Formats: sequence, structure tokens, C-alpha cells
Amino acid sequence: MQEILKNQIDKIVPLTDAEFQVVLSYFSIGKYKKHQYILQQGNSVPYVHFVVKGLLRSFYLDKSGKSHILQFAMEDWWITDNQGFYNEQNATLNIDCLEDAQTYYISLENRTKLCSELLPKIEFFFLQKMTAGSIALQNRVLSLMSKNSEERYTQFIQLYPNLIQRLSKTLVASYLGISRETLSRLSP
Amino acid sequence: MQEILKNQIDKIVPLTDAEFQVVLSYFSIGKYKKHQYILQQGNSVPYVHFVVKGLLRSFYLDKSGKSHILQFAMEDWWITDNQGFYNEQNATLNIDCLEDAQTYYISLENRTKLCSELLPKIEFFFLQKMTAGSIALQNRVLSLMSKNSEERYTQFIQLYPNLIQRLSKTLVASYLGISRETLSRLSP
DNA sequence: TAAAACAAGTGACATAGATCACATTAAGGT
DNA sequence: ACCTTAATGTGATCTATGTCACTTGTTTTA
Repeated sequence: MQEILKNQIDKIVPLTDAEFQVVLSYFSIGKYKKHQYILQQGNSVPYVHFVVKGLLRSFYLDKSGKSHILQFAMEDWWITDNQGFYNEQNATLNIDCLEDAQTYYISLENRTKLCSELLPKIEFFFLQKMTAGSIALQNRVLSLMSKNSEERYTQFIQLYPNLIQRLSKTLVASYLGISRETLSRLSP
Repeated sequence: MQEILKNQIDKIVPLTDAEFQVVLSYFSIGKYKKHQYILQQGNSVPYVHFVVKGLLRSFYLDKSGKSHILQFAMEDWWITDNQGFYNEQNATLNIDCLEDAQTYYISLENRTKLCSELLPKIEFFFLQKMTAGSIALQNRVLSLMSKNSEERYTQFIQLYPNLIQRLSKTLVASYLGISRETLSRLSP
């Protein structure tokens, strides 16, 4: 179970088993049920979660009550409300479980300690992860600006073939920024 | 002139003058004219630029020939094609100057050296910058999904009151993902 | 195993925003 | 100062997508 996190880190900064045990000691384990909220708009954002098992999403509820999915997170992905977490502000996002889930989570304080005092090279790992996340978001912005619904849907299927099998069309539509009716009229 | 970069770094990790001179020695100075390209789609992406003076933009040209602005960068901002730069791939973006400009630029190799060998704490600076950039992109995604043209325009004015004075409506429209005619029909 | 809640398809209609086409005015380059 | 090129506004359409409404089938769950 720990292997999944160790493997991810090892791809970027190889750690000894002892080092990894130090890393892990800064995380806690959380178990959640389908439909359970991990974070609600307005609350503080104490943790980033690394998903060990299950499927979660982060989403924004606009003033008219429509929800817009910012991110999905399945095994081996990270999820939080970045703005809330890193700036220590209240959440503008909600996070809930689309399937029963288990995560390793860490506080900002522990993350900082881990990076600066104990294992500086883990900071490089987080920098790489943040960079990759930022690149993905850039592509998403360009996709929203330059592609129509069908092109965005096709791109999503290509990008996340494993994820899509676990999602309803309604969820995919809410991620792509289109209505479920429009998505329904696209697919073969 | 160097002060602008030193001040930015100091806000996150205070440096001695000597340390800052080391940092600076890893950068080069570039001067560019209005309309000049700094990066073209398909080329390699050798540098990140810190803007000392002037105004640049990065944009994506879609297959139908329409351009979509991903980012503006004026004094004190950073700009590059992240995907190309960090993954050492060819650029999918173009960068050109909207005004005569001057930048400090650094290669990936030098950036890595600087972080890992010479001044580890500068890595923390880059991590903070990347985090802030990522948060801005998240908000942009949510804005594109949940707001209409007028709301996005209003938000842009609030967010970048100084930048907007230096931009034509056509450029703002291309950043917001709407046509210049629509933007023209919005403003008072 | 019945009832309730969810997922998905589809018709009819509404609409934000795109596109095309000009006109006017303002900058820049030589 | 003159000519070219850019910037802006505005009318007249067109269209992709949203919204509303209803149906049917499929999971949940009590």
C-alpha cells in the first residue's frame, strides 16, 4: 500500500527505505466513504491528499448552484484546494469521494518541515509535481479556449483512458465545461 | 535594474548581496524590439525569462489560424513555454514582444545547477513561484467554465488594473477567450 | 423486492457569442 | 505630412451549446 507513494517519489528522487519511512511518518492515513466530503467551501484546508485507493473530485459551486469540476484524483494522484492550502485561506472548492477512498495526507507545516529540515531532496520532488500540474492546467486553459465540445471530449478520452471508465457522462461533462445533454449528443 | 529581481526573490527567500550576485551570474540579459519573437512554435525552448522592462505575451496558434493568449508578462513577471522548457520538448507556444523589452533569462541547466549545487534555498523560491502560477491557472480554468464574457472581463480588470492600460481590446479579448466584437459590445 | 435516486437519451426551443461586413478614427513608419 | 496599418464600434445574421421537459433503463438502498 505504501509502495504506490514510494514508487512515485522514486521516479523523481530515489529514496532509501529508511528515508521513505521518514517521509511516510509525516503523513497520516484517511479512509472515506463514497459521497463523503473531505473538504467544504469556506472551511480551512489543512491537508494535501495522496490517493492510495478510490476516486475523488474537487469542484467549485458557482452562485447559481452549478458545480464545475476542477480535478479528479484516482490512485497515485494528489488532490487539495491549492489556493486554500498554500495560502492558508479558506477553501473555495469542495472535495468529495466518487468511490470509497483511502489517502495519505500531510499538513503544510509537516510538508515544510520535511522539505527544509529533514530531506531537502523531497522539495525537488514537490517542485517537479507542481510543475507537471501547472503544465496540465495550461493545456486545459488552451483547450477550453481553442477547442469545441467534441474536440475537448476526444482529447479527454485520449488523455485519461483509464479514468473515464470510472466516470459518469454527467461528471465528464462537468469537467469539460459543457452540459450533460450536449455531451450525450456527441458520443457514438 | 537588478533590483527588481532581487526584490522579488527577497520577498520569499532573503539573500545577501553576494548570494544575489551568484544568482545573477547564472542569468543573461536580452533586449528585444516590439513585434520581435522570442520563441516560435516548434522550436526548442532554451530559457525562462524574467521581464525587467516591457511587455510580452505567450500565445497558441490553433489549426484554423486563431491565436489564443495564454499569458502576458510585464515587469517583474516570468515567461516561457513551460511544457517545452521543463520537459525539454519543442514549443507549442509563441512568445513575442508587445513593447520593447528587456529580460534576464536562464537555461534549465543553469537553473538546476543554481538550485542543487549553489544555493538550495533558491529552489524554494522557484517552488513558491510555480505554486502561485498554478493557483492562478486554476482560477482561470474555473473562470472560463463558470463565468460569462462580461464577468470574465470585469474580473480581469480587477485582477490586473495596471496591465490593462497597456493592452488593446483585441489582446484582452484573445486572453479572455472571446471575440473582439463581443468585448467591444460589453464595455461602457 | 419495491421504491427511490441516478444515469442517459432525445425533442423543442432559447440565447450568448461568433462571424462577416463596413465605417470611423487613431497610430506608426518613411 | 502622407500613406499604410492597426484599433474600435456596430449592424445583420448564424450557430454551437444551454435549458427545459419528458422517457426509459439502471443502480442503490431500505
